[in-house]
Amino acid sequence: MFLSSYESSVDLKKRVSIPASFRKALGGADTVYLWPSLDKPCIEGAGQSLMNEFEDSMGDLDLMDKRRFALATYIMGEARQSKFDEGGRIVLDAELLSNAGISDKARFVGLGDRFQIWEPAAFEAMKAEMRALALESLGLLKAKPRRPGSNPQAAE
Amino acid sequence: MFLSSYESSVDLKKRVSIPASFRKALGGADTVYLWPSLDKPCIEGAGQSLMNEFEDSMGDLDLMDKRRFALATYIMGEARQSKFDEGGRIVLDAELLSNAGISDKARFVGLGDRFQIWEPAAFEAMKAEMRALALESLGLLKAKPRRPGSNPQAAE
DNA sequence: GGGGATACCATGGGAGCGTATGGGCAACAA
DNA sequence: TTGTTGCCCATACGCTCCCATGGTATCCCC
Repeated sequence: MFLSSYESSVDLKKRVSIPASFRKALGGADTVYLWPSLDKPCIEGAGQSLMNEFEDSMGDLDLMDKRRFALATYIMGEARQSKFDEGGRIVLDAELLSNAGISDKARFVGLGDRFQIWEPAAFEAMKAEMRALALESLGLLKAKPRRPGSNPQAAE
Repeated sequence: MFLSSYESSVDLKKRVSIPASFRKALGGADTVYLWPSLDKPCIEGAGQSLMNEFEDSMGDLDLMDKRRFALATYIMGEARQSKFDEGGRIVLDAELLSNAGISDKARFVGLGDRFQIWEPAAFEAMKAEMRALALESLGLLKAKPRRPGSNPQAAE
C-alpha cells in the first residue's frame, strides 16, 4: 500500500528517487507505471496490479463502446512503464514534468493503491482546498458498520 | 483496546516509548500507523485493523468520487507506518511533532480503536474546553421539553 | 510485614546499513 | 559532433537496529 508523502529532488538529468517505502509497496518489481493525471495537474503512478485492474475493468465494457476507447486512449495510451535504476530512481520525461509543473522538487503522495507526484506548492494548495471536503467525508468512514469477516480481536 | 493516558518523554532523536499497554493492544504487531489529526493539534495513531477499515471504506466510494480523493489524500497521504524498536519506541518525524506542538513531552491518550498523542499543556487545555462544553450541553438537555413522539423508556 | 530478588519498562547512546543524490562513461540517435 | 539515455560507481547523511543502564512495581520468601 502506498502510504505517506515524501519530497525528493529532481536532478539535472530529470531523475527522481522513488521513496524506498513505495518501492517496497511494489513488492520487488523494478518497474512503475506513470501517466499524467486526467483531472489534476500531477503525475499518477502505480504498480502492475492496478494496471491489471484497469485492463480487467475495461474488458467489461463493450468492444466498440466509445467510453472504452476514451479510457484506453487516456490510460493505456498515456501510461509509460519506467524501470528504476539500482539507486531506485526513474527518469521523468518532459511531458510528465510540464503537465505537473514540476521543475526541481517533487512531492510523492501515497493514495493506497496508487500514488501521485506533485509540484510541492501545487500540492499544498490542492490540499488546503480539499480540507473541508475531507472533514465532511470523515463521517462516511465512521458510519461503516463492522463487517462479519473483520477481526475485532486484532484491535485489542 | 487503547485505554487510559500516559505521559512519556521525547528524546534527542525524537523517539518516544509507546505505553506498554498500548503495545499489548496492538496484539503482537510491531508497527503502528500515525497521522496528524485532521481537526485537532495532535497526532493520531492506530493499528493495522483500523487502517484496513479505512481502506475498505474508501473502496466503497466511486473511483472518481471527490470525497474518496479527499480522504485518500488526507488519510493515506498523511499516515506513516512506524515500526517500534525492541524497547517499544517509535520515531516521530518533524512534521508530526510540529503539527502537534510537541517538543520534549508527549501525552498518549487512549480512545478505544485509536489513540492520540498531545503536547501535555495543549491536552489539558482541550480537556478543560471539552468540560465546559459538556456542562453547557447538559444544561441544554435538561431544558429540552419531552417530545410527544419520543419513548420515555429509552431515555431512562 | 519487611526485605530482597526479579521482571518489566522507560530512556540513553553507538554502530552499521540503507537511502538519497551527485557524477562519470558508454551506447545510440539526431 | 552534440545531446540524450541507460548503466555503473562514489559518498554522505540519516535512520534503524542493537546493547546498556537506571528506575519501578510486583512477587515471593523469610
